[in-house]
Amino acid sequence: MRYAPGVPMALNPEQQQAVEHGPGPMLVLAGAGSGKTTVITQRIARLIERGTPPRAILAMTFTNKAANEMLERIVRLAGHRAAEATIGTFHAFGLKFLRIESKALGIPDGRFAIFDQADQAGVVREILRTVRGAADRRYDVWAILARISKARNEFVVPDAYEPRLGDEYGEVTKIVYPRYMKALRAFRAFDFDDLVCETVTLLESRDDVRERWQERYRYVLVDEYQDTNHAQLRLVRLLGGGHSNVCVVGDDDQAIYGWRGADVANILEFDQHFAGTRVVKLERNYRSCRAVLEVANGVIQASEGKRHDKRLVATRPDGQKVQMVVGENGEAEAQFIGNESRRLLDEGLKPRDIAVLFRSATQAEAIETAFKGQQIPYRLVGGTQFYEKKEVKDLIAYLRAALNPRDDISLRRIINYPARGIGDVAVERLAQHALANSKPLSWAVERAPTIPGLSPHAANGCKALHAVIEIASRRFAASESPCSIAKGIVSGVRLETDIAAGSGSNAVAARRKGNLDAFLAMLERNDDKLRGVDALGGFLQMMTLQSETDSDDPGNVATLTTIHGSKGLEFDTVFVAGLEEGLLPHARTLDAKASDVEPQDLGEERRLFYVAVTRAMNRLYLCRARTRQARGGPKGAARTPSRFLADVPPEWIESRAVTGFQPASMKSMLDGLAGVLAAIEKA
DNA sequence: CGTGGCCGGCTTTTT
DNA sequence: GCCGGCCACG
Repeated sequence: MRYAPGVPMALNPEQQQAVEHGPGPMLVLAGAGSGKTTVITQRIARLIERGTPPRAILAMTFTNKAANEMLERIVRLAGHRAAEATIGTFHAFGLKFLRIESKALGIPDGRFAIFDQADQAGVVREILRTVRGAADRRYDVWAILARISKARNEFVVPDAYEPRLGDEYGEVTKIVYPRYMKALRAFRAFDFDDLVCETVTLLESRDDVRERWQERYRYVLVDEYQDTNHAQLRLVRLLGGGHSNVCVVGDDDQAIYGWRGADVANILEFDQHFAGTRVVKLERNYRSCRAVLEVANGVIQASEGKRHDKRLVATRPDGQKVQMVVGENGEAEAQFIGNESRRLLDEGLKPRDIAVLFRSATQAEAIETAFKGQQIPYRLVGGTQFYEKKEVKDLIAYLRAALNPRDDISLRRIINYPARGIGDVAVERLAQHALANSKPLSWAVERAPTIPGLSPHAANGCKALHAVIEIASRRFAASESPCSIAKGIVSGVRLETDIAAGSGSNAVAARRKGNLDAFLAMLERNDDKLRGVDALGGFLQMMTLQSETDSDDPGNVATLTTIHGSKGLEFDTVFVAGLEEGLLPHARTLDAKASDVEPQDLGEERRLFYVAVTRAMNRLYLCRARTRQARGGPKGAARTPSRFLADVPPEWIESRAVTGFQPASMKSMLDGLAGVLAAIEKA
């Protein structure tokens, strides 16, 4: 017996308590599938019904998808004016806040860029080039960025940063961190961490600002609270500090973002941060049949770390036993998932009821092949985001450069793309010249002909680049159609010609051009809304925080996603792929590299498995391969089953082995037959 | 000095 | 199978 999302159902007593709770702090410990979203949305609706103005409500989530869904459901429950509530991710809230308060930050017009990871990496790379002795050592910029991010979220300022003893990357970080912060400010850019940390800093340092925002938001709600980090905790405390009407919802068993600085202690010790907290536990599971639930309970009860004591209670029938499937190799595993899905679809299951979950995005490819083979429509969540695709980022870099003359990183990205004769030496010279005059790179590009030592060839290139950007910039200022301006850039620099030439195959070129067109189409759809520098700038800021899959309705298709990406979702049928040591738990967790920030947490891997299992409503398949070709390794390397499978209660399990069968290839057919024979012999 | 071709290492997870 | 870095050529 399941409730349809958004349709009021009879609440159980605990849910009722959480929904009806009045002022004062509350912690809702909501087990997987216990109706958490229902509670949070109904609670907001109830607050509005009782007279709280929607604009006095702030609800923060971790993903845009969760935010969108929450908004949709609240509007359905409480009517259209509910849309005035502030509902979004922590980062989206930070962006909104910083735009409004930008005057206090010294950016009166609110024009700043948001740097994603690729941009951040660019900044660090650039800094490393100038650090003596670092240029030749090929440092992993991600490792440095991870350390900077960790320090910042704990509010360790550059001067106070002290690396752990023997942490070589920490030593480099000590040098890079202060320069990184200076560079961001010089570029008028904020990174993801800034959106939260700068918000906190401003709220802490300015009493008037803090009071204003505290006054505005009389109720603060946080979803997935177990995944908050220190900075986010500070933000919640600041905003809720005045009235303590803070309601957080979460499940410590589903804490899977420790690697990003999330601290489970936040949810374990919530009542220490907010005195007089009421705790409500939701342990009745409405999602999964009992077989799935028993497996989930077995897995999570075996965990060793500290956790809130709770156990999911089944409300649904036993259902079908959980299928434990061993493929002869990775292809066989993927083919099984494809074949079984096809069988279920033929029995009447809808594609959207199926999800395949894996630890790492690299596992998706094999599954994609199998689904294509079975003609099953699917969407791949995660992996490279739309706006991160090179061709899209290139065009965005042109737009950003035209909007923000101080955005050196965007300018560097396109300064010689497509090639226009400005090589590394010329770029260095331009950068030196700009630095010597304390001006941004664009200033040097503009006056290239006057810069000594710059070849006429390079100066010519600068002239061409400057012309394109200047035209775009003027047209933006004149509020012309952003889509036509973007198209002007594309043709002005012959981007499509370069895409055609630079892609290995026609298929790749077509795909890239398709992405570019999709971006232009997106601009066109919003053309009138995006006219003018501020509107387009705001759009680009938001877009950096969005992923492709947040907005589009996927339609009736199966879902392939990482386990991280599956959090908060549910599916009738779930395949978990790659349940092997090295994949889940991931090898990186088993033996850490020198570049890792801190020792990895096996408990988090277990919780990942738990999250994966609890996505399933009716059918769950736990899949692995007996052998698998590791990256560049030997073909038939034997694999060890994931240690977590040992905690799965056997009475709820049914096992089977499968071999690959590819009619297309004689060899694999023979291999498959051999496997079948071997299996028969064994039995 | 710039470009294009070739080689090697690789993102675990995401706002 | 892809991006960033290195080398030889124009």
